[in-house]
Amino acid sequence: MEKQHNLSKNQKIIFDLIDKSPEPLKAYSILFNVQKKGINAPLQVYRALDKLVEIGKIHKIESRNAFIACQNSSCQISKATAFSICESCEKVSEINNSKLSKYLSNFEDDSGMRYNKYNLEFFGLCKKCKSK
Amino acid sequence: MEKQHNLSKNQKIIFDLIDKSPEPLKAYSILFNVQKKGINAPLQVYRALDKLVEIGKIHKIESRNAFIACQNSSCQISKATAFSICESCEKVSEINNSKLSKYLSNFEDDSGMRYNKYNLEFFGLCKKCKSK
DNA sequence: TAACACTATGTAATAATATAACATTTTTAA
DNA sequence: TTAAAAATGTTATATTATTACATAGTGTTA
Repeated sequence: MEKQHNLSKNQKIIFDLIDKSPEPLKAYSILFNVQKKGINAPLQVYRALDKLVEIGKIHKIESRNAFIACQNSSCQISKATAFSICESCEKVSEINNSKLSKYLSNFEDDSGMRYNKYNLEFFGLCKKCKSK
Repeated sequence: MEKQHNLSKNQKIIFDLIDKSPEPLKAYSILFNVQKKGINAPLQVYRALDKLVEIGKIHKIESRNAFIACQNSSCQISKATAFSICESCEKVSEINNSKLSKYLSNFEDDSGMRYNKYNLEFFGLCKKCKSK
């Protein structure tokens, strides 16, 4: 059973915005969009983002400094994330492939070291952009 | 045969600094360190970094906004990078594992999409930190 | 070698991303 | 019911990165 996280007011506002966005959102774009809801300062946004990342409700796309909602119902894999990024239209999707996640979670480097967390970003052209 | 890249003056200065550093360097720390060599502005650093990344002499560690020299003599894999990052001491190593790179380069997602580039960052504790 | 394209440089200003520090309030759990 | 933990509010500032514009060097090729 997964731990239930009751989001606080700011966390809820910010999660809802990210969750309904079709594309990753940047912190200051989030800030701009929630100012009418009384969130006025960058730090309020970053604190909510930090928490949401920590509990796995959202992920940060490191190469884009942007945030997307977790696409996996269970949200169990915040320590094992993989994304597909279109270099043309910037569409980002979370990859949910059990073979891949198994392979990476069990990966052992040449020195025998194991890892408790990874983030993988794939780049290419999405179908739409490829056919143009 | 690999294309020969003759580094320009600024590129050489900045590459040499990164190459002899035991840890990833951040852009403004690089700037600070090369000011005695006549590089005075952030943009001069970022331009050199961009070029060095483009030709594969260095890589950006996205989760750290920092840069390390490519550890692979051939520098062929700037489009297929994997790193090990210690969450305690922040030591970063490039992972050069042909099985892993083959697996990821050939990875096909559930929709059949292939990728021409990826970046993977593993997190954990390095040997030294684990034994503490 | 003149003309051209291309790459790199220099400089100032500013945009975009993120955190520090401090005071207060709300929520949770013992 | 109170003490600890989490969240909020606010100001200021630190850090990371780019825009815009002017100039200089390098390599090709006509």
